[in-house]
Amino acid sequence: MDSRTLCLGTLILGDASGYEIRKMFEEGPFAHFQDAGYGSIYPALRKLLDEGLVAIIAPAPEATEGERGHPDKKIYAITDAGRAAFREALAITPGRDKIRSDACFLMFFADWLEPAHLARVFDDYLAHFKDRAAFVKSLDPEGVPPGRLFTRGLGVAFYEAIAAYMEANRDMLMQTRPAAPVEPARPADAAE
Amino acid sequence: MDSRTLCLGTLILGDASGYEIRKMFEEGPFAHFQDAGYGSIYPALRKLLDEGLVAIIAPAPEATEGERGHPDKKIYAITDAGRAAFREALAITPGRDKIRSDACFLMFFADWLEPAHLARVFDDYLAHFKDRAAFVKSLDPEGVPPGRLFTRGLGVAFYEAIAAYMEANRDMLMQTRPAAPVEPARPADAAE
DNA sequence: GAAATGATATATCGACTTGATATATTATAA
DNA sequence: TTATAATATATCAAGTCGATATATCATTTC
Repeated sequence: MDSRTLCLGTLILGDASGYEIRKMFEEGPFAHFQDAGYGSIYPALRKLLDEGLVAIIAPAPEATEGERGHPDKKIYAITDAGRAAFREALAITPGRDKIRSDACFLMFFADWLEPAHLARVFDDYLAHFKDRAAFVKSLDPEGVPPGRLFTRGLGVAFYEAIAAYMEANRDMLMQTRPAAPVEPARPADAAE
Repeated sequence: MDSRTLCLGTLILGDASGYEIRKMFEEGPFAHFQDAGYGSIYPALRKLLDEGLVAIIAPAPEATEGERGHPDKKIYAITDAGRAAFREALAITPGRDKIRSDACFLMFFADWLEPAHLARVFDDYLAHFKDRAAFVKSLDPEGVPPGRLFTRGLGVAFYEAIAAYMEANRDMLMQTRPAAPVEPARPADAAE
């Protein structure tokens, strides 16, 4: 999903600054299936502004003079044209999910890791999934439309399934003994 | 994980051409948690070659003269220096998983989609997870070291949990009625 | 047997993303 | 009062993605 559509999606949920949009991808309801950094968000907002799909409604329209919030803070709102563009952007056939897990890559090569390192990687990863599951479950589901409730539940199911599998199979992974030498046993061995 | 380490990882499993490395990320044992395209692989291989971490052992060393495979096919192999570099690269604390799911984004905004489109997106997504689970389960687990068995099982647990959740909650999502108008009911309504 | 199609194979390009960094204000804690 | 952390915008180098160009080899269709 392109950054412009992601930004429009966050603004559907409420007016926000670029900084607040970033936070939505870190801790908000998209956090477990989408991401965007400042380097994507700020250029996207500028283009959306040029195209009239968003408007700046800040700083604090009522407080025209005197004290405002952050000097340069800009609060963006989606326009009618933006809502129409957003609806069009959702009428696509989505591509496949993209997943990149360095922790899985390390565990795949468990026999190349020092046992203590492997245990650390495993325990951090498991703790992370337990945290995430607890966090998503802590969010209030009151008055949330079906789509949001569904993806929220999908996130919980995903986090809990991973955590359960890991707890059930910890011993299997931890029995790994280094197949390749952790230190080169004899300095001068066969070369490539 | 940087592309160079990913390429080294594939070459640990066996000598390969750039094209074959790409296929490993599409259909191989990494497919469900890592990815890399030609635009990453070929520059990475060139750097690895410059640094002596891989070597070209092709085309077909025995068939020095006469018929060979593809004229320009280069088969890469990891070197001892490459194995040492790979081990070092694995001694990191991995960052968090990155997931991007456009399908989840669409389902999150279910009330912005036409019901038929929503159903299509949902059914494609579910079929995909069922396929993936069946595929990973079809792989032969004989003689596979614990790390690879563990990540393989993690993939199955993940795919099956998603598929089960989706089947159990299809009705909940499909009861969604467009909250925002699918077509602007009255042309001239309130503007932004 | 010719033509078309698809798989194999290397490589690059523009547009975009990532992660880090620079800058500055405001709020909180020591 | 000073230091630290959070808020806030913005940019940059390095790297990635998806598409494309080019060409060979294998298989199927007419």
